[in-house]
Amino acid sequence: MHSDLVASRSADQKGSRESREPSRESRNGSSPQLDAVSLAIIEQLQEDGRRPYAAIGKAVGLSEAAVRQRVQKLLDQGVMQIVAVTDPLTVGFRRQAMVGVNVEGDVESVADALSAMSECEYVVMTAGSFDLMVEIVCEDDDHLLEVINKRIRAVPGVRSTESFVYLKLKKQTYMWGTR
Amino acid sequence: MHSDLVASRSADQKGSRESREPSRESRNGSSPQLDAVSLAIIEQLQEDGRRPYAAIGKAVGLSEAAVRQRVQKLLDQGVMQIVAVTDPLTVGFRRQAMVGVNVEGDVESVADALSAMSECEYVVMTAGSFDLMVEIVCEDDDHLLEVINKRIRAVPGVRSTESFVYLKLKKQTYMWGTR
DNA sequence: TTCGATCGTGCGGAATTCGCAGGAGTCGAG
DNA sequence: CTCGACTCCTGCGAATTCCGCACGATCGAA
Repeated sequence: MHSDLVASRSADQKGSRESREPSRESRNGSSPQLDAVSLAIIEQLQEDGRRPYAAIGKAVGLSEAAVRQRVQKLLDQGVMQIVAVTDPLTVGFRRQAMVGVNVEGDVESVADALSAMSECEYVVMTAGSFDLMVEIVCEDDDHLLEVINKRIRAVPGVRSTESFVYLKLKKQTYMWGTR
Repeated sequence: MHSDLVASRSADQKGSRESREPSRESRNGSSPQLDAVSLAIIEQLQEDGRRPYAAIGKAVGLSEAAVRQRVQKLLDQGVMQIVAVTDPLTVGFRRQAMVGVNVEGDVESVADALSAMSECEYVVMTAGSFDLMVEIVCEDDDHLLEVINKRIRAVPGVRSTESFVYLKLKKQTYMWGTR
């Protein structure tokens, strides 16, 4: 699938660049919007964030310098970031939970308050029976209890919460943009 | 804070290594269990996954080669991985949702089935009013609708679902293990 | 056409990564 | 205590990679 894109792309190199199929990448005005090559680069870096630029270049049909410039731009634009991710359990965080929150008043300000808490790994505003969903990472039960009952519920505007303690993490990928 | 750790650690270097406080990091069958230095290394790589080993070594008080060996081991052990993570919106996924699932029968087999779907980014078994929580990443509303109503509900054992469509992502970090 | 902006290439020099040998400390068995 | 196996760190060339820069090509707008 992607090999097609890459192949056609490298064949284009001397011809008219991006001559055809702007179909995917043009009809969207909002975000920077990436082309097939950048997508392929991201894909490479999702397999190994430290892969050398030259190797990526070989895979996507670009020179080392071109890959480097593209990666730098993607980083600067905030489209992607290259980071180490860990398994919370092996790093000493043994309790995780998803918390649904109902808010009265300004939802966004509550979201900001929760975002400021280091235990809140993930904060998202939602439509549905919760206004906010928050993922919490804690060291143990006491810690979790304190965060939910003392800290979150103390935030002005929080009407109620419902907790879902994690029993087992079955899947967790970082493969956005590679399908 | 960390300078303390690093300082005491490097002072140890010639003395009895790990002489005290083997409480956390010594014998442990289940998880590899990391010491303070590995934690510091991870912290460095969470800021920038491509940071040179020499720079990390300077920050944590180890030689370049030692950092390299530790990083390689952490990677091999699966304690961490260095990857590119992207903002779903800029990569063309404009609809996300958290879905709570209630199951009759074996929860784990349902979790496995959901994990097999590429649209399910995150699958976790929980305690509470949902048996499973699933994060879904889709291209548009049609795609989301299809995944929830056609695919997820079609899995044997799924009794009911409740969806929370994402309105706005407020926070998303990858800073596990750095607090 | 011409200017300006964007994007890719090639090329040295600096920096980094890599593999390996050697030294020091720990632990358990004899 | 002494030996041997292990683990972990260090130092050092050599290969590789990263980086900045100048130049050429394409494209849109004036």
